[in-house]
Amino acid sequence: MLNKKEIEYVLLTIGEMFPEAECELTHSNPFELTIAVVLSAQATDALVNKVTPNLFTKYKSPEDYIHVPLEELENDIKRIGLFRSKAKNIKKLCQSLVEEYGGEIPQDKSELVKLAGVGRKTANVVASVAFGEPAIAVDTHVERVSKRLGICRWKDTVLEVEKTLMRKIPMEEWSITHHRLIFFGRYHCKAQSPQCPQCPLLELCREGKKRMKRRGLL
DNA sequence: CTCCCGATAT
DNA sequence: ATATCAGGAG
Repeated sequence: MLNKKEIEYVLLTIGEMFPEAECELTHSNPFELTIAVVLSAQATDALVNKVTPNLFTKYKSPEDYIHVPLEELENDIKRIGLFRSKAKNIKKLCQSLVEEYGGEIPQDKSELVKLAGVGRKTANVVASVAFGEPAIAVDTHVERVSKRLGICRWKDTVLEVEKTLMRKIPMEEWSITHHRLIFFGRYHCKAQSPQCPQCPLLELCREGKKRMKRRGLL
């Protein structure tokens, strides 16, 4: 496990690598962002961004999703994976928005997670990106990077990872750091081919060194 | 825990 | 061919 100074060094370094890290899901309001994040489960942002322009042109409001047959919505998002459950969730989500939230996305995380298809991670993204609340959404990248670097333990659940990050990172930096961790994971510390040989954090990364030795590079 | 699932990288 | 992708519901 990294100590306090090492964690500070990690935050500084990824800050230099990805100073402008931000949400890469294209959206122009909280409602579109919520739909995009629901769609992004087990799919790349790039793919979601290919589908949403047409989707957001056709569906402007929760009512638009409610008034279309399920099969038609499924077809509109088919290119993204898990399309049947996502289509069903989006229709339920929009139903709740109209019936219980006046057609608007709620700002409170405890309300967000009540929406169909919205779990803790999605709620954190919406609260943080759409409403500027401090939050750390632990997705596949944040989890992998945190475990590889030794910010948390390998056996930690995603909830434990989130708590650890909130404890070790100043609250004012939660949102930007969260996005930098994602960029670091997405473009550098990648799942399949991590760029260990050219990583500025290799010296303090146990997993990185282990990988390098395994390949005879260290 | 399993299931959902097409697109893309390796 | 297989692993992975801004996970969540049952």
